[in-house]
Amino acid sequence: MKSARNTTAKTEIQELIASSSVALSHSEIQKSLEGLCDRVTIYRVLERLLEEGFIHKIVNVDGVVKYAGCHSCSAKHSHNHIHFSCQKCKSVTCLDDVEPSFKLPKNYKVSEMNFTLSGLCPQCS
Amino acid sequence: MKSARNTTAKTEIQELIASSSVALSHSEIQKSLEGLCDRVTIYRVLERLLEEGFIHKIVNVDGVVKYAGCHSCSAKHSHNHIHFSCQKCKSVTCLDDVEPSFKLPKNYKVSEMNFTLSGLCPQCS
DNA sequence: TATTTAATGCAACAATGTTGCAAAAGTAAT
DNA sequence: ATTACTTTTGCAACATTGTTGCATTAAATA
Ligand SMILES: [Mn+2]
Ligand SMILES: [Mn+2]
Ligand SMILES: [Zn+2]
Ligand SMILES: [Zn+2]
Repeated sequence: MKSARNTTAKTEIQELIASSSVALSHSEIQKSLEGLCDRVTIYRVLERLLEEGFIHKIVNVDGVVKYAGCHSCSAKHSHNHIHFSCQKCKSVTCLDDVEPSFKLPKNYKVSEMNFTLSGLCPQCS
Repeated sequence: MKSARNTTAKTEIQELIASSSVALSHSEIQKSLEGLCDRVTIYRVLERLLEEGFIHKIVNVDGVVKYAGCHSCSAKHSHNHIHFSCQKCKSVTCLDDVEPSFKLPKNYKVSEMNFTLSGLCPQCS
C-alpha cells in the first residue's frame, strides 16, 4: 500500500493548474514555477495528478500536450467534452458543457474520446 | 513559380499511404521504405504531400502523428470526419462517413476539427 | 527523534522533428 | 544528348519532449 505525500512541488503544480482558466503545457508550468523543482519532477508530479484524478491530459491538434483540472469526474475520468484550441493566442480551453453526438458503425467499441476544435476563441475573434 | 518534381521517394510514399487502409506514422513509413531515402526526406515529402492536398495529418490521442490519404477533399482540406484509434492493434482508421454534431457557445469561430475515438476496432473486439 | 519509503535531482538516454548547406537529380530548352 | 536551371536530397548538427536508473532528500508515522 503506497501512500501519497504532499510535497511543495505537487502542491504548487496542482494549484497552478486548478487556478488556470486554460490548459497548461509542461513548459508553461516549468516557467511559472521558476526553478522550484526539476523538469523531471514536473513530469512525475503530472503523472501522479493524472492517476489521482485531479487533472486530465489533452493532446492538441498541433501535438502539444496540455493539462487541465478535472471538474465533473470523481473516481474514474470521464471526459466526453470538447476542447477548443485558439490558433491566435494558443490557448486550449475545456468546454465542459459541450458534448458531441455521432453515429458509429457497428463493432467499434469506444472507451475514450478526444475532441478538439481549432479556430478563434471569444477573446481573439 | 515553383514546379513540383516527381521523385522516387515522393512516388513511393504517396503510393504507400494511398494503398494503406490505416493511417501511417513516419516511423512506419520509414520501415516500409527500407532505406530508400533519408529520414529527413520522408518528413519533407510528407510536408509536400500535405500542402498538395494528397494526404492529411492525424495527431492521435497518444501523441503519435499519422498520415492518411485524402478522399473527399479537392482544393481545400475538409476533414470533419472521426478517426478511430484501436488500443490493441494501434491502428488509426479514418471513418470518413461519420460526422459528429455539437452545439458550441457563441463567439467561437471554428476552422478545423480533430475528433478521435479510442477503443477496440472491429478486428480486435 | 528514529524509521520507513515516497519523492526528488541529476545525468544519461531515446524519440521525434527542424535547419543549413553542399551534392544530386528532375525538367525543359538547346 | 547536352546544358542550364531549380527542386529535392543526404548528412550533420541541433532542439524539444519525454523516459529511466540511482543515489540522496524529505514526508509521514510511530
Ligand atoms: Mn478538458
Ligand atoms: Mn482522416
Ligand atoms: Zn485566442
Ligand atoms: Zn485493432
